[in-house]
Amino acid sequence: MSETTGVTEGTEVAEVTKVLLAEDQGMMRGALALLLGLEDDMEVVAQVSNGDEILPTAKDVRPDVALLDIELPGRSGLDAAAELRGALPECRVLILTTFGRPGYLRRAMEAGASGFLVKDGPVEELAAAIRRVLAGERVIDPALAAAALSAGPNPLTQRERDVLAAAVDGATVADIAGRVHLSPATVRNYLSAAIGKTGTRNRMEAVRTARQNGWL
Amino acid sequence: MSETTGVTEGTEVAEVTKVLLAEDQGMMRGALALLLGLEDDMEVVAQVSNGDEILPTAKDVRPDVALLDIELPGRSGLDAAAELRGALPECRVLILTTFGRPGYLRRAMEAGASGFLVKDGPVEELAAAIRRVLAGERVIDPALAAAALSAGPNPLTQRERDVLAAAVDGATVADIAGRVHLSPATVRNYLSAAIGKTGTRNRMEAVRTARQNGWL
DNA sequence: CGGCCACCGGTACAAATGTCACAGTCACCC
DNA sequence: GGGTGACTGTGACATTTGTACCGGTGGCCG
Repeated sequence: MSETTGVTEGTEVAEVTKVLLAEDQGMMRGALALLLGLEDDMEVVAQVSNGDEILPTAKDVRPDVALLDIELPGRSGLDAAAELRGALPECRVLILTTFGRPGYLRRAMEAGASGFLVKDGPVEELAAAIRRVLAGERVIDPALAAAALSAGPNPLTQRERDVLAAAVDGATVADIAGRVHLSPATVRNYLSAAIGKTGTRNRMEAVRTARQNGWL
Repeated sequence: MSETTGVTEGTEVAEVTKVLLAEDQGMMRGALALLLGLEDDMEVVAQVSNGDEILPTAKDVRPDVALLDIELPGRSGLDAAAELRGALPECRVLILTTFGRPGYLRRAMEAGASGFLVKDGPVEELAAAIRRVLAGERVIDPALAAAALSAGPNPLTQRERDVLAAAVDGATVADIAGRVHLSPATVRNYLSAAIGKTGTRNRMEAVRTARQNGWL
């Protein structure tokens, strides 16, 4: 528990940057934590696997950087990022995700994230990105940024997103209507609108391209 | 190259176990490699990100253990495992996958894998599993094994799988027919059969449960 | 050989899906 | 106050999808 690891003097140590790690896949989480622990100027002070735990534990441990996955059980890393910016403005947020979806990047920036990393790319990038973010820089893959700009903003309305999200698993119109508390006819209208806006031919294609762009 | 690491006598040296690592996600691959490198009785002698590279590089470096992801660009880790068993019988195969699908486990065992790990669960499990596999043990999560047994074998025929796989992205019957070179009527028959066998209500639900069980 | 099953196709029908036109409410902004 | 757009709903219509039943081929096995 007690942490006097070799440091004998120096009133305030404050050399290591404290990192909070939010990632649901156990092996990935463990490996990243171990990897960051090897850097002698960093320390993983908290690991969570659920999006709902991010804010509470962050308030507790007061990290310098929060490394957040997007797809998490509980609330998404993007939502957590926005909350975190409000509650701990001095804490930098670095999004780490599997998919470089344009809409994700856009939402991450709107949520006040300082950086956006994809899980491809070499591991060395990670520690480097943390240091750059800490120095006040923004870390974004240029190619991804271009894609996000060219893709434009999310064309779907709130309801269209809701309905489309409820259709992902192959639910029927009646199912969706039940889940979203709407009339089946209205559901079909929204689906038709979403299909039109995405330029696709049926709801599953619409779901697919909406997903690909990070619009859900 | 030469390996006389402290051992003075003993005709066979063979202290470090050589590991081949196949994983498409760069950060995960790098982190795992680094992690295994920390173990002083292991060495990652090759890393590949494409399923097609597994067999050639394995023939080249002759690893003691191959750690294979299933979902890879190129051929799947399961297919590669089967080939590997044929070409290098002395090389143990350990499957490492995101999803603990019953059908995956079954196919892994049929392909001659010695172990099956999911990417949840702690990192310590990994090195431990490699050692156990090397000792001749089989490494399988008991709960997963039970699920695989209770789920039973894949009920879908080859053609049903083909057609269902061609339907994953929301393709129409005509699209599928084109891809698989079949009559639209035949495609609908196969789809109907797949829907019936999976106990679902439409093609997307059928795709979903077939995926979940590792039947694709 | 006869049975079984995978494979391939056709037809006809019922249900679900996608499209379109229309209509009302509400909020927001010029 | 009028315009705009999101939201909610209806009804009619064409298309697609899912089901049922039919037929034929070929391979494998008892």
